[in-house]
Amino acid sequence: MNSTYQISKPVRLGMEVYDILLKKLMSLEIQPEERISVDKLARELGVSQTPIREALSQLEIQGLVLKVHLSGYRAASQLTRKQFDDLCELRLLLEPAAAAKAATLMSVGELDELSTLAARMEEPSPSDPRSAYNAFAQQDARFHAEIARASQNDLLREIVTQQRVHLHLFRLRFYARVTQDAIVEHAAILDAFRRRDPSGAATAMRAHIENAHARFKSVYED
Amino acid sequence: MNSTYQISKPVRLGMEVYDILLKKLMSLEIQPEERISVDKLARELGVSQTPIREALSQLEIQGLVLKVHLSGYRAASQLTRKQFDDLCELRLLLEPAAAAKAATLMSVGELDELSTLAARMEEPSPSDPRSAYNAFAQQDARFHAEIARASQNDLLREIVTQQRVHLHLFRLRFYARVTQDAIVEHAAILDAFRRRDPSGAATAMRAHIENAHARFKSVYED
DNA sequence: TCTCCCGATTTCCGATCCGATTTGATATCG
DNA sequence: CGATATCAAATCGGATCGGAAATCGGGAGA
Repeated sequence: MNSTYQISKPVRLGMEVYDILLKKLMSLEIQPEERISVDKLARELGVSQTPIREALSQLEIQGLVLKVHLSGYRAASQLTRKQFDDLCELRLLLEPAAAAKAATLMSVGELDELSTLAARMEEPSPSDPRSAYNAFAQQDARFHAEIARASQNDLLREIVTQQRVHLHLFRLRFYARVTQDAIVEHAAILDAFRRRDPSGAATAMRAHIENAHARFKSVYED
Repeated sequence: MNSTYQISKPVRLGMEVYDILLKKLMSLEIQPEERISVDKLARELGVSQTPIREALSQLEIQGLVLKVHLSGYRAASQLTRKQFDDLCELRLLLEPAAAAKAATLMSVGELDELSTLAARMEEPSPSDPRSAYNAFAQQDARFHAEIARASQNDLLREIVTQQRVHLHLFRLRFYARVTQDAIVEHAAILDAFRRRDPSGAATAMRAHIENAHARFKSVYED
């Protein structure tokens, strides 16, 4: 009834904990394989164990933490070579198709938004490589998420954004090299969108993913 | 130390509840949109609320139940036309590719197993259409799951099997029509596997999915 | 007859508690 | 000295409890 005053909405403590943990995991504040104690976290955050469990239960299904019965939770380990390849293969099945659909379905406004995102990624980055990567990663995630959304297939969008989290954690190890290459490849995708060229968009997206794959292949060869 | 006697392993009550709820949802014992009360279930199953919450939390992420804050859980509603189309589109991206990989990677043993599954689906079904569909659905799910597994991409397999649950719930409305058509299409897929023909397998899988889509399209037109 | 309001009941969310099991460090033995 | 047994502390899974919000039903008023 009252539009000016905020109605005090009850918070979902479990969700808050989820967000906090997700940030900690994404920023490596909680390292891979690190043990995560439920009651330690409960004391730390000043809440009871119940919402902690709820959050961890959700993170487990997303593959970000691993539960061992009667032993506790651990942050997931880094992607193995096999898992990384599987992820790339999956992306090659989904994202080029999403890009192709997006090329025809995307509105002018969405295209503008995407262009803005790409432009922002070209801006000179802070000298600190860590925060430079953080800025990049956030834009990059949105870039891909927007394309997935423009495909107008909600299921596709969900899966793409979901899997991207793992990719982020993987890249976090090598944030120095990633940014520059991605920028020119994003430009190619945008060009295809501007031309309303589905197969061109798919091809550009495919190249983008395959290059990313190739860039990190060396990592596993030692 | 003792290999003959089973070591009494502590059970994960939460998992048990999860399995029970999954069965109830898949068999429509819990109907779409039906409210699911945590402490009612707790009394019913003779356990506390804690494992119930854990199970429901997992089901929520799989999209099988829906949580409204401070209001409770509800079984998910039937797929809308849009969601159904999205699901089909996703399957067309994933399963033909999985079939193509499977055609080259599948071992002879796995191929035999798949043939057995397909053969079992051709057996005369019980006269009761309901249990006939149940038998069919179980084999059908395994058929697709085995193909996804043979693709040797764990991520792909997970997503395919995951999404299949929703398809099952959808089809449950119309179990009469489904079975017969699927059998001959499965045979076509198997033929391609026997010929070790990736693109043939992909094509057959694609046709299978598109036919399934077409068969149910009429449902939404009234 | 329909709508609105109000109270009782249901039910959820989060907190706390407890028995059972793992973990890890120390002590003991070969 | 290394491996195994032992024991204490940490921690999990599940049970129980209390406050708060939503739902449901009945009754009053238009």
